[in-house]
Amino acid sequence: MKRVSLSDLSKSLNISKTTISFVLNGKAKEKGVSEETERRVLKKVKELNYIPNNFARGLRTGKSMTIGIVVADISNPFYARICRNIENEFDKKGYNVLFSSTYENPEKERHIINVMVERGVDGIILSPTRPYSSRVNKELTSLEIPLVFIDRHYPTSEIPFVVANNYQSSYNATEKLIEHGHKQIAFIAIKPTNTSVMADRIRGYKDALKAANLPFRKKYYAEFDLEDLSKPIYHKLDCLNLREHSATAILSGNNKITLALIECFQRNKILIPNDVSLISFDYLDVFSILTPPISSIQIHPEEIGDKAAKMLLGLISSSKKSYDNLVIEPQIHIKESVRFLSED
Amino acid sequence: MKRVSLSDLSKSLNISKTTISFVLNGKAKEKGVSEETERRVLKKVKELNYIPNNFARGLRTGKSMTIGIVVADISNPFYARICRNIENEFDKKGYNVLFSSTYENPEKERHIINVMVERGVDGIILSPTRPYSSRVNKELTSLEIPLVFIDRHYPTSEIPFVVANNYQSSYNATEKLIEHGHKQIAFIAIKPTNTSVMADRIRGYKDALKAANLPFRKKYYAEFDLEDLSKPIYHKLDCLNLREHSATAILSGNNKITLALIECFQRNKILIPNDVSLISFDYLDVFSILTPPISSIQIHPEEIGDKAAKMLLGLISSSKKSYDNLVIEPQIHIKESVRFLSED
DNA sequence: TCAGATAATGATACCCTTTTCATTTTATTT
DNA sequence: AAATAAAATGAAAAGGGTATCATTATCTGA
Repeated sequence: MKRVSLSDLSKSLNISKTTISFVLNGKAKEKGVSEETERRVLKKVKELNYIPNNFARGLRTGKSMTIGIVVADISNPFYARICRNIENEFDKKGYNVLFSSTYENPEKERHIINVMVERGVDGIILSPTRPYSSRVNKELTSLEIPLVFIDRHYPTSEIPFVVANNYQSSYNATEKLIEHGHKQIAFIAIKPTNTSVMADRIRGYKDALKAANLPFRKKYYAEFDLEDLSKPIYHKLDCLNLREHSATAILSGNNKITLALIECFQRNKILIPNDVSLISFDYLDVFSILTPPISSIQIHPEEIGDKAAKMLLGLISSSKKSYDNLVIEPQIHIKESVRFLSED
Repeated sequence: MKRVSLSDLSKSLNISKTTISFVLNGKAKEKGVSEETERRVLKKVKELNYIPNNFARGLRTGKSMTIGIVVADISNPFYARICRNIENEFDKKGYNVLFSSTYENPEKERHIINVMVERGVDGIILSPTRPYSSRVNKELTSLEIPLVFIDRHYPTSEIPFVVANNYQSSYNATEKLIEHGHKQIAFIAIKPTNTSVMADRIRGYKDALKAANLPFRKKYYAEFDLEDLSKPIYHKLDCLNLREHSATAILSGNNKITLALIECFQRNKILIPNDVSLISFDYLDVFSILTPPISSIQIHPEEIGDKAAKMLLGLISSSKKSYDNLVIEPQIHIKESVRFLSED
């Protein structure tokens, strides 16, 4: 059963395709189509269950009414919640949303973007996995379609972005730990560490140490790969000498690693906050029901999603390339997982 | 800067669009295009940065190389993980994936599906929010495009599905509680309760009670709306008389409600498993690091995603409407959140 | 050397909608 | 009644690929 086309409709009604098209696109009034004609068209459309062919329309108009979202991993709740809100916003305006995950693979990122451009998306929201380089930046700006960065960004690029203030919140959190009397503060980073997010968090941590005249020590710094968290984590953590109270506090680079840390601590009878204080980036609901509740630096992905969607919509409709970048201030919640360290 | 078209390429090379098309679609050998010509074409394509117009292609072929995923809420990790694997699978085959959330709104579900069909998707993977009705079923089967249900399904429909065995796992979990000596077992359901998932879980619970000659009591049964969990939960839980040990065990209808329950228990000094034993549907990573670790019924969303993707790919390519439905057996993990109840 | 086969390439219709511009019909003015 | 303006509708091109069928160039064998 072939789909009904405009021509079929036209023949069946003895009304030109032009007129029908006007009616269907809400231009009846504007183009002076009589009400009588409009009624007849609308009735027949229902009757024959006419569905416009999107390819023909897109071919003619050049607009796909589709945008693309590219993130590291859609199954990461942080990105999933961003995506939820982006889709929500675009759905309201009649847009559809394509998504794809890069899994931190630069080659995949390039490929996905090419495919999406091929698909004729009207814009892309991207959390880049590739570190900044003039080549990549040029590649992205030369796409000729609106692009908005989320979560991660290229500070020196003209590509607009919606990100959290990772530097400042990392700085503040570290400061908080210092205020609690901690001097041996460890930072657990997640690879790749050359994304703006992780780089800023590391920088904030280091700068806060420096501001307090505390040295940055390699033995208080560890990097993990999210993909193989299970095995090497305790081994590496061993370096932190938590048992011997060498590091007295940890700033954890993201929520997944935090959960892995906690599990590791439980297995090795390391107590929070007695043996070590803990603040985690990226709040999770469960942080508040763990014993003890985990301190965290909360970034609302919903806000990022909303703002990014609105920004992209603006870029698509206005065709101006202006960029009012947004830097969202995370909230720091200090809970029982951080304790005051008495001087000795 | 207008995009380069096939015609441009054709003129610039003095080679017909046909031949170029063959080369670009990997039919060079098959159609007997000389290697020399193929090389020239490929070189020029790179040089001019030719990107095929997807609308034109879709218009001609009728294939969009795009599929749609429709779930209740992409920000629900369960669905996000399903989506991840579906996208992964389709990406390999050159497909793109549209997604949208229904938020359990039947009207939205209908709308999304219509839009996707308009967009010309080659297939849809759907977790239906609408309960079975012959009208809805007919509406879906008359779409004329391959459709696969995930998570939820219509048992009597011919629409193929990949779901978990919710009935059996609910039955078994209830049985486990009974084996541990529990006789007052509560079930916490999530609205809407007329999805196959929740209905099956409730049915399994009831049947297991019956099989053990235990009565189903309304006071041991509660329904919650995921959207407004915070307020009414303790109020409703009060009915379970947990403090007075009226209900000695709870089977929780999904992971979100479980977290809310635990928080509520903490706030009201109700201890697991001393005051009440707990088994939750839908395993979460954090269940194992909570004190005590929470028993759970684990369904691997990855498996559902993989299988559903392969099923839909099969339906798309083979055009046969056969359906080898898949029912996945969840794993039940009994942890310290369930205790033996001594007879008195 | 030429018929016949095979290899290589091209002309063109088609997919369906939007949009420009032209045309026909009806209303208004003088 | 004629001229002009306004309202309503239609013809046809354009958009960029794919696929059918036709055609030309090259090769084979007798």
